[in-house]
Amino acid sequence: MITKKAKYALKALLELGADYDTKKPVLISNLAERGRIPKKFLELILLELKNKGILESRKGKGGGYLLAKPPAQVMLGTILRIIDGPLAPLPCLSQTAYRKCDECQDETHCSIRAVMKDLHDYQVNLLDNTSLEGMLEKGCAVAAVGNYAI
Amino acid sequence: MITKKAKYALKALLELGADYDTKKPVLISNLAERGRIPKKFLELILLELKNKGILESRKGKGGGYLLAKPPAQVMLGTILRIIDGPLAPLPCLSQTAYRKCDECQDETHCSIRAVMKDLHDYQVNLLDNTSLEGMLEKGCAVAAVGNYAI
DNA sequence: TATAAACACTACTAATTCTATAGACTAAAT
DNA sequence: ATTTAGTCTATAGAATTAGTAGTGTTTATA
Repeated sequence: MITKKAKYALKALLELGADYDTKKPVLISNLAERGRIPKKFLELILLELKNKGILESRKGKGGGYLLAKPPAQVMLGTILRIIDGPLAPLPCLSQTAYRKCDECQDETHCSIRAVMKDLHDYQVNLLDNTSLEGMLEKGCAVAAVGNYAI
Repeated sequence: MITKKAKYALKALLELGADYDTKKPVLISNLAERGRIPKKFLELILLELKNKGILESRKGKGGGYLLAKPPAQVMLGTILRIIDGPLAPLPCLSQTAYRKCDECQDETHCSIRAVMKDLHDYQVNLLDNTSLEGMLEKGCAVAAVGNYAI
């Protein structure tokens, strides 16, 4: 399961992706309301995404958040790694955060690892090739549903 | 990431799978030692697997645990669901434990759900079609590695 | 240049899950 | 009887999750 935090992040990013062309910052309160996300919690999430270079922000009146890059260049995998940590089902499979499994002796012959590697490869390939734009194209902007009615 | 508990369960089951033909029960202590698993923790895990019908046990001298079914009929997906819960990355994708996402209005148009469904389908298909036997065939018995040398 | 609007940052907390450990109990074999 | 081995319940520390609170800092603009 992905965390609620990650889902909140994605919802907010999809909203920002949909608004990208306007080049205008969107208020946290706005994103929180549209996505039904606790505002204070969302603040933390957006701040983290900003510090990781995904978002830009402007303070003061007329401020808010915007995507730092076009939605086609923001990958789902990147976001999930930032918010939920490594994608790998086993530490010994992670490329971004490799760690030997505590009790494992021989990685190359581990049959658990073999199956999980199959899974992981598919997963990484999918998530690192799916952009916010791609998501916005199929299915409408998730977050928008329910606010702008049927 | 799968939990340590799940990895412990799989290691023990793979050992039991490898020993299946002997029809002789294997001691918890034995499994614990071979897999470098805390014994008391493993007890709980095996008990749970027994209560779910995956294992059989015998008490008293000459007792221990054995697979309740041939290794070819014990699926990885089944084990992971028992130990770690639903496989689905989103509650609204789980077939065994469906739950509407808290803030979601329209599942059918949710673009997060759409990507995750792709992932989930692949995952379920892989894990529900991989048996202990299948795992034992490729890669040697994981757990055995390191105990029976090279 | 005051002031209001927004984000930035730190700290705290409640609840849950993960990873165990302890100890008493029960059943089977000899 | 006694030993062997699984069964079951309770407890506990650490980590993670999902927030909340409150103060600080920056910017626009009246």
